Amino acid sequence: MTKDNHSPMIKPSSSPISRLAGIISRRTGAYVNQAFKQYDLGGGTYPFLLALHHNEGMNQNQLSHELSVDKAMTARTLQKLISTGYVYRIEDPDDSRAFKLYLTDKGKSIVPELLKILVDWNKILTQTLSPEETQILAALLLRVADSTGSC
Amino acid sequence: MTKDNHSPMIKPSSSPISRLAGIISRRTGAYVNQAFKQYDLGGGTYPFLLALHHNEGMNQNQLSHELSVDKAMTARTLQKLISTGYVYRIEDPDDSRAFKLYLTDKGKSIVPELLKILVDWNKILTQTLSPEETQILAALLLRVADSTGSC
DNA sequence: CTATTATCGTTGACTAGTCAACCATTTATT
DNA sequence: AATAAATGGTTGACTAGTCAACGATAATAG
Repeated sequence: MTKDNHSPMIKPSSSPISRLAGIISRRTGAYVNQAFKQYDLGGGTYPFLLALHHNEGMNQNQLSHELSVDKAMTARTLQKLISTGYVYRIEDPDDSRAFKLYLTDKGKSIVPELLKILVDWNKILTQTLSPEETQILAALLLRVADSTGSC
Repeated sequence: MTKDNHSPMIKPSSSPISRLAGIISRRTGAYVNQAFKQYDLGGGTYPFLLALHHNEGMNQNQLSHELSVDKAMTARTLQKLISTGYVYRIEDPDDSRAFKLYLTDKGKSIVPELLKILVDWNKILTQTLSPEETQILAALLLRVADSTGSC
């Protein structure tokens, strides 16, 4: 054991919902990032790839909403995805400001692998939860996330 | 309405636990960051201040564990907190590598205000949840966060 | 008692994400 | 038709966070 990490048991005392959400989010990032090293892209790109997968032709603003991410992030992530050949875009014939976004064949080909990584991670996340608990958690989280939308 | 934002309603289709956690975490950051502008520090510093508040004298590694944050982050956040006068540190007499960390009077004085900000935010987060649901959510999240600790 | 290994903290280089300002184009107002 | 306002996308500057490498000191093993 050459690592510096102790077991990162989380103290219940310091556990408001937002802090736990942060911890889960960061650990997800670490895991996904690790798993994505084999493709030449960071873990932050997968939501974009998946969103495009079942909604091809959307533009960057729609994508930003779908993912609840700033459009600046979308612009930069897309630059990377385009330059690495996973996505291409064409000018929207109905609006010359906008672009329609599509997965390339390369992009399509990795979708199943991305999904597998996410399913694996989800199993880790929910390993101590029953299916019903998992469902309850997801539903409650969704309500919480939605209730921050108005401001 | 000069703003670019549509109401960011979250699609249930795209809502695994980790993604919702990310959304909540980011919106928390935005809110807290906003609320903290009046003090000369970013929203990312409050967990450190609160952890020190009810556990003075801890060192940076302990703090990192407590908060589930990389020690590099801790080092840099502490630099800022020390240079802005919210925290000070003294060499640990039992271990000359380590420092014991303490809130200054300035640091102590803002703790109640920080807590108020967090309570307010928590109200927003849980506004659509009953107290029981809130408790269930926190408990489930804690279990999920813990189950990512082993790897 | 010396050599190895672990620990505390710092730094550099990187990813993810935000906000604000901007340009160009589109839509709405009058 | 002309002006005003909204929208799509880009960029710059910033915060939060990670990982890897390092120098010191401390603890452990031979």
